[in-house]
Amino acid sequence: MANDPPKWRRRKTARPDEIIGAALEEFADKGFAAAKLDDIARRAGVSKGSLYLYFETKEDIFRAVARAALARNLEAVRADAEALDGPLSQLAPAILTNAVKIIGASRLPAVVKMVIGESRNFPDLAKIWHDEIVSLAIGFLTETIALAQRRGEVAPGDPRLYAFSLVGPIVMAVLFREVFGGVGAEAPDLEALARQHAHALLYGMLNPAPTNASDERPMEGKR
Amino acid sequence: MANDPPKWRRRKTARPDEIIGAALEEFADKGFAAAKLDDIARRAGVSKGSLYLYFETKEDIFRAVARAALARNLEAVRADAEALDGPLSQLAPAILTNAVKIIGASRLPAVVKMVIGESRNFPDLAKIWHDEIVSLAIGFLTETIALAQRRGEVAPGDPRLYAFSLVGPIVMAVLFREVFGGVGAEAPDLEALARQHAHALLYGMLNPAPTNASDERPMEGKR
Amino acid sequence: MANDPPKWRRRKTARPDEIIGAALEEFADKGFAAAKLDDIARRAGVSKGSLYLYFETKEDIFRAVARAALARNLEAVRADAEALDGPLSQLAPAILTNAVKIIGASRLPAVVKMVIGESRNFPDLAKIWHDEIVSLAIGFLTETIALAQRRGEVAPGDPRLYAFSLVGPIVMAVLFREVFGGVGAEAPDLEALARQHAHALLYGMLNPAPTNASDERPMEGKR
Amino acid sequence: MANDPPKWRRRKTARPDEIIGAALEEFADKGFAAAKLDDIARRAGVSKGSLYLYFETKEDIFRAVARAALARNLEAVRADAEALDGPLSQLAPAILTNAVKIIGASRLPAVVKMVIGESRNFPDLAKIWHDEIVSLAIGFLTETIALAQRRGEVAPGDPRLYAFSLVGPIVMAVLFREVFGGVGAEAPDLEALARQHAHALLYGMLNPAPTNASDERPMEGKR
DNA sequence: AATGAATGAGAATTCATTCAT
DNA sequence: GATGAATGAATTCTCATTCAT
Repeated sequence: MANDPPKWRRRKTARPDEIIGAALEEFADKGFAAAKLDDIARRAGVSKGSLYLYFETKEDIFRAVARAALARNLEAVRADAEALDGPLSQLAPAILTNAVKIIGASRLPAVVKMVIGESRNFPDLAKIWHDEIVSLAIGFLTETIALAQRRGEVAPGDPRLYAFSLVGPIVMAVLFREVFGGVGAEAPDLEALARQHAHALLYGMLNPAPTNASDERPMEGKR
Repeated sequence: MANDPPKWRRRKTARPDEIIGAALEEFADKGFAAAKLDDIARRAGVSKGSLYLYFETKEDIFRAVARAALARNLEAVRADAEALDGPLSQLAPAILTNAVKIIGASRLPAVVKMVIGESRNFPDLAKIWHDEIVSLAIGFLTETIALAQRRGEVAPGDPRLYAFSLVGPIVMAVLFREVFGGVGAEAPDLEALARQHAHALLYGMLNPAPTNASDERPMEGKR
Repeated sequence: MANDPPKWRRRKTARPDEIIGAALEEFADKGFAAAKLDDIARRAGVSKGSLYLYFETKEDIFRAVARAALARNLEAVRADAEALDGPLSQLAPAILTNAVKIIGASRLPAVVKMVIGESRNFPDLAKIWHDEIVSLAIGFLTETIALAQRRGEVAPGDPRLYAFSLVGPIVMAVLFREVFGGVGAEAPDLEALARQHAHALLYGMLNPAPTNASDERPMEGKR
Repeated sequence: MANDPPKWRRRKTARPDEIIGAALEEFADKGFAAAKLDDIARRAGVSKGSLYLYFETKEDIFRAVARAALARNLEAVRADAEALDGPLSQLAPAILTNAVKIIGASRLPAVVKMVIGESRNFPDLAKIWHDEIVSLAIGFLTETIALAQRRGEVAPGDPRLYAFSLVGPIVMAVLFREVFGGVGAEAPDLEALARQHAHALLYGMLNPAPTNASDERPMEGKR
């Protein structure tokens, strides 16, 4: 892809992507309404009028940005996820760690922030994001957990809620960084969180207390 | 004449709250930029000009809304939280369940969505929210967990990350409902999630299967 | 007038004048459009609504201010002017010096500035000012000069233009002070100007030059 | 296609001047505050939005108008003035006559009126006008007169006050025409005034009547 | 008479979108 | 395709005026 005939007309093909990239930054920074087409054009290195050669409206650009972020990351995540196999005790940490690595390096959090903020104004986008990302991801996790339950690995409980249990802290931390990163807040280290949370959720954050045998996990006695 | 019960008298005192209420709805619905002062005024039952008797600018109204949501819920949550005592195994479910009850019934999620979306445009608000809510809440949990650790209840690990582990799924679910509620997504039941998540995180979601001992608790020894 | 029954109901009568005084300051400072009724009311120590007990509109207040300045100063100037008598060589310095004393101590220059600035928007005011002040004053001077001409005191020439010659520098200096007083300009001393100008205009600012007999005042040769 | 004489092509260069011209008329007519951007745009033959392609704010347009009037006339007046030479008896009439010709044909009086009316609201403009026009012009005259004094042509006295004596009547007459021209006042003929005033100020408006010697030149001896 | 909360018409300013070149 | 000057609808904010008390 980066190898094709390198000179001959690359510009024209690249333009929309450059615009989307520039728009992502502006939208992420200012939000949909406050981002100015002028700035997007300037950042993309094209004229304001040229935007309209590739997109119909400002909303259109926004949609393209949201979809692009989706497309770029979907592959990676799904590939990773489906390649994995084995007991949940190994899958869960692996999934979280991988996800955190991919997400942490991408602009996905910024786009998530955008989608959250504008969900009411772009119901179609919200729907796409739900149907093609969130629902899929949660569905995949739910399935995986349900499977592990059937294998007897996982304690009884709603597997979909378990899925929220698993990824919620990551989602929260990612948003925390995105929202409060600019005001001097100390964002948690994503990878450390992924590791510790996976372990805690799998095995419990409590120490096995021998004397608490009555109402809590009976026995364990290692410590 | 000055004594009769005045039919509907000017309500200099009540007005600001009515305006804030109306503004909350509009902002939550449309976002800051897309909300029109005209609509806020109409919804509040006052004229556009009257808005400016109580607030300097549109931004001011936004700030007031964010602060009001904060003020209203802060009491309740803090009171509940600090009233509780006991082992973390009892505290954690109680805290989550209470929080979910209060938050689920309030407009806080809508305000959170707003703050997320506009954090870059209102750094002062982001800072206030961080300093006066998020940081406080996480700090309180972190302290509580660290205390439990010192009592030997909780396994080793960063107590702040544990705090994220504890509330992350709730935050995510609340946002999920707020963002995708309008597009036909089935939002998880908050109370069920609170219950199941608290239990899973405390005791682990894995079954303590003797046969799985080999591969499932590999790091246990290190800690 | 200031001696009448001093306590009993003075407020009500004084109000309009207090308002006019306050309005004068505001109008002089900001101009008609930029002056706010709120500020006028505050400065006058009454409520905004009360302004409408005494005046119909903002324009009305403006008119009242312009007329009041007129009324207050007209007496003084006319009295002085008509009391004087004698040759123009004595009249002219006396008139200028008196005028300068009265005007310099009054707010008249500020009102003149107002009237100049708003003449197009208040043609009726411009007309009143012209008919009742400017035209009268110039007419009086013109008459006085014409009389002196008929007595042989004054060289041939249009007496109305002589009137402009006489008062123009004073008018200019008064405006200079009003307009540039705020930007660190050194305004000329009005009384000194009145004295020197009267003398120069009456007797000429040139030294009589003996050698220049052809076109200039013959004789003087001091230097 | 790109070669044909373009019918009316965009005139990025000409536009600002067209706008300034239109704005001058509106501002001169209505004053700063009462002039509407809508009207300026309409008069300039552009849309309201286009104004903002060339100027930041309404104030900016005002400043540009004031500066333009200044720039246009400054050359002419200064060129004339500095080209002249000779005894003050010849200079003074020449300067006044020239100035009156240039000013009478220009829109300068209208701009002067504006600057007078808005001096408090635009201190920067007032300062510029003072520093770059009024102060310069008066300074030039003062210098010229002082020079003539040193040559023995002019009687003792403050040369700066003499400068006011010289131009004051012109300034007053110009303003008179500007302010009262619309209300049927008969404005003095500027050129006639320039001629007569120059002569009167130079040689005195009094007849050198031998019989009047006693009371008419009382201070002569002192100087 | 007096107040000041409430009003709403009006103005400046912004910015997505168009279109002649 | 590309440009950027031009547009004008839309929005915030101001302030003279009204009116219930």
